[in-house]
Amino acid sequence: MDKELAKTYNPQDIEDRLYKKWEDKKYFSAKVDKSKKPFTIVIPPPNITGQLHMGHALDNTLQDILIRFKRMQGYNALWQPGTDHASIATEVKIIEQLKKEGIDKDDLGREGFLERAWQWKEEYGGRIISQLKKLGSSCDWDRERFTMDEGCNKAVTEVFVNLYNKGYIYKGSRIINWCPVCHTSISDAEVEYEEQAGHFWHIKYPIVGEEGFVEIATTRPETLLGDTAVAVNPEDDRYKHIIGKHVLLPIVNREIPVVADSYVDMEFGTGVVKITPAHDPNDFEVGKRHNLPEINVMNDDATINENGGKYAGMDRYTARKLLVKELEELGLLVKIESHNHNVGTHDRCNTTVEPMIKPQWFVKMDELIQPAIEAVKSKEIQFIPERFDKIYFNWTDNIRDWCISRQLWWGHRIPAYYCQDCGEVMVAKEAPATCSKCGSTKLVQDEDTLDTWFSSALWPFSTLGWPEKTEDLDYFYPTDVLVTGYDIIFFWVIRMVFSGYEHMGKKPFSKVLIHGLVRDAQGRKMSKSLGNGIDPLEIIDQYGADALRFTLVTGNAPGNDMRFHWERVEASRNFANKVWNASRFIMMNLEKAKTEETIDESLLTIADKWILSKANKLVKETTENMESFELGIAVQKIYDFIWEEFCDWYIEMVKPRLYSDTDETKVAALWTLEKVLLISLKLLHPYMPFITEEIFCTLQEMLGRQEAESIMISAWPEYEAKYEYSKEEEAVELIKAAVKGIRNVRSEMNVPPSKKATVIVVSESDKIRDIFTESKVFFATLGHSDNVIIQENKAGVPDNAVSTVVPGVTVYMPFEDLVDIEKEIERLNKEKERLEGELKRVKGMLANENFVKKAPESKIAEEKAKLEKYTDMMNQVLERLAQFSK
RNA sequence: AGAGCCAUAGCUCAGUUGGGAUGAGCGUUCGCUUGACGUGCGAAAGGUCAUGGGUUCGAGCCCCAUUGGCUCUACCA
Repeated sequence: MDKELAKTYNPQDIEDRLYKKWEDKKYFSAKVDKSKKPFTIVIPPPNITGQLHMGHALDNTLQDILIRFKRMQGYNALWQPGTDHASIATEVKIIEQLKKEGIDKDDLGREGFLERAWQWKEEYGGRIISQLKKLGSSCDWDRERFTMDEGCNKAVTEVFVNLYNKGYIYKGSRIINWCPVCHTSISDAEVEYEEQAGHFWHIKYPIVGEEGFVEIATTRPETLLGDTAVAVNPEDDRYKHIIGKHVLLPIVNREIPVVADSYVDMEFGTGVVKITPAHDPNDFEVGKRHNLPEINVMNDDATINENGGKYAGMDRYTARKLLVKELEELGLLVKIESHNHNVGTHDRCNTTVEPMIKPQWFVKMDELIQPAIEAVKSKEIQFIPERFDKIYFNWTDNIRDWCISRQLWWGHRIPAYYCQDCGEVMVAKEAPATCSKCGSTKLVQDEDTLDTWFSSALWPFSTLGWPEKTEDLDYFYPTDVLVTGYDIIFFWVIRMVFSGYEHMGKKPFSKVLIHGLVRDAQGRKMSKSLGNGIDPLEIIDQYGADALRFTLVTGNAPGNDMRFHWERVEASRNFANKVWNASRFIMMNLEKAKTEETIDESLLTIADKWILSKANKLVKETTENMESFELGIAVQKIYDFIWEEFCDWYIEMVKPRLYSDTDETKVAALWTLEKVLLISLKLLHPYMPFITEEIFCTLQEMLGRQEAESIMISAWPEYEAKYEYSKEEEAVELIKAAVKGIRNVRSEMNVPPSKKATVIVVSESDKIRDIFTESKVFFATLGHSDNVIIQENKAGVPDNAVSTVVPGVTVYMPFEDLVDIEKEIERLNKEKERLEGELKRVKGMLANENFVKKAPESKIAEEKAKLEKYTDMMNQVLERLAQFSK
């Protein structure tokens, strides 16, 4: 490594090199060590089909910050990585790929297809991992897992068998969302509703044995073929008389009953609903309540089946068209209205889903969910921010049984075996050789695979070795924090929670840190179809991973969405550059002068004590912020401290001492610079790991010291009571106020910094004069003065000198002809007005009896101090004005 | 339909337990070859904290209502 930092900060030069070092040195590795406390995060496993997007970047940046922070604090920090097989997403991709080669999935057969899928996994599964590495993620890669690796498979089978034996998993015919293109059932969560312009067809159903009709309205006329009833609301006076009678289903000519069900909305449509239990979820429920037959009229590809009579074989939409035409010819079509309605589509392929009755496997949720509800209620598991527990409960309170079977090949095959001879169903970890009932050897395994979330639900413990009783599991479980987006609470978080309680008897994690979405500059979701996505890798290429991470975590509160602006990345890069150059400056000076590791603290000046005190306070506050997951607040404080306090004030204060050959406190300045820089770098490291590491190592090399091989395994700074210098802090703040006043006056009077001038500090207070005397060395430079005179009274101050007022002090600048007295009077009047406002507020408060009676002591004291301060300043201003009016 | 969130400077957003909004970044205006940095330094302008009530000595923050915007869940045949 170079002993010197490059002149300009260039992230490309350092990031890959440092990451390689960290990996080679195994800094990310976490091994069971009972002498240390564990801190564990499991990564939300990205899909093997995935490409790093801004959501991943945010999610993983947050995790890495927490892990690096805890690691430095001395925890045994494990970030458990891995990837998800993402059953349907991957299968869809592979089918697409096959299609390009002109191959049909079914031609390959199950074995052949799976072979292709594994090839895909080998080829692309690692891509997202290398992208996570570019971000700086400090995962323990030696522990990388995959939801379909041997251990996870074992866990899945174990769980399935356990739940089945306990009666929580059952097979049943239910109405499910069917994708006619993917040929699989999909869960409710995978259905997206989009509003589409459609029609309302009003159709007459003749009443059997009477004159007349009932009029129904439907958006899907083709489902008429499967109608087994019509329903009315029992309270509806219009239709009470026909309840229990029958109507004749047109075209099909089937007599179907009129049933009464409160599900029917009297206000909507005609108040009469056709009931098609096999093709509508609500109708299915109505059908169950009234014992109606379920007539499936569709094939798996959404063509009409043999139950559709002459419509058999037609596509559902063709059938719709022809059926409407036939109704019209029969004179049974009353009218067609335009009607916008929500149509469910499959989120992977955008096909309109078809509700169908299919035998599927389900997890019974009502009992399993109870501990998961209790855990959040009792705060054993906490959401950050807290408000997300409402969203969680909104879901748990309305939970329905979980359909876990998928008619796919890529995934965990359901461990159920059917006897071809007697029909016995056997669920077992190992394929049975013979039927447990009839002894037949003709057994076949269920063709279906499990919902991809079935395996991710086990992720917090399957990755640590479960179902084996491993040391890792014992030590690292339950994990500490789960970091994820709010969009995934119901898919994943809930399922991990109940699974943790059910299989481990313990919660999977204690805290759930929720973040929002990264949107584009206009606030839209980033999506492929809009083409408004920003590639995190492009940002890393241009500005560095540190800048990206910093951007993602700055100015954002947990759970809130954020907009992406390139300007913000630039601002982050500028900050990195600032840190780089400040470090360069410090190192330049340290190199010239020999410094020691310890210092005679009597050499510390007021300025040194001020910055040490500030840094000390920063350590305390940011550590607390980070412990309560207020990362945005912490990073803002670190930024402000480094840029403003440290660079703009302290470094400038110290320059005269650094450039002096005689100042005996020079060594204290150097010592302080080094110490505060180290604290700053360490606090910043979780947010900007690369640049801080580069500087840390270069600095150590240069000084010939080694606190640690890497900043990432160095000790997190700790608050030290001895560096609490409140007197010096206050004193320097007074000097700063005076300097600001001087700069303000000079700026308003158009006196350029190059024009050095005498400054006369007048204060009656010995204490204050001492402070200025002590600070003279930097006060002069910062105030662009070549001559600072400190005195008790105004003796010798020219009448036309301009001034600035701070508590206890008036600072005069005799600029002679450079100033315009009118302007000075105007300035003083402005200041007077401001002080009048302040005084009015403070006096009003203190004059309020109730305030004095009820407010806390400290608040009253605070206000009294302000009153004193403003009164003093006001007197000084008035005195000056009086002088000019003479 | 149910639930949740948001409304603070021109723009994008912070604001932890209620205690003058010296808020941040960007943008704007003025000045600066100050020996780390112009990806910089200094100064300044810019806010009735959506509206109306309430609680409180005191409200951007707590409570209620209203308006506007967004999201999730459910889904109407």
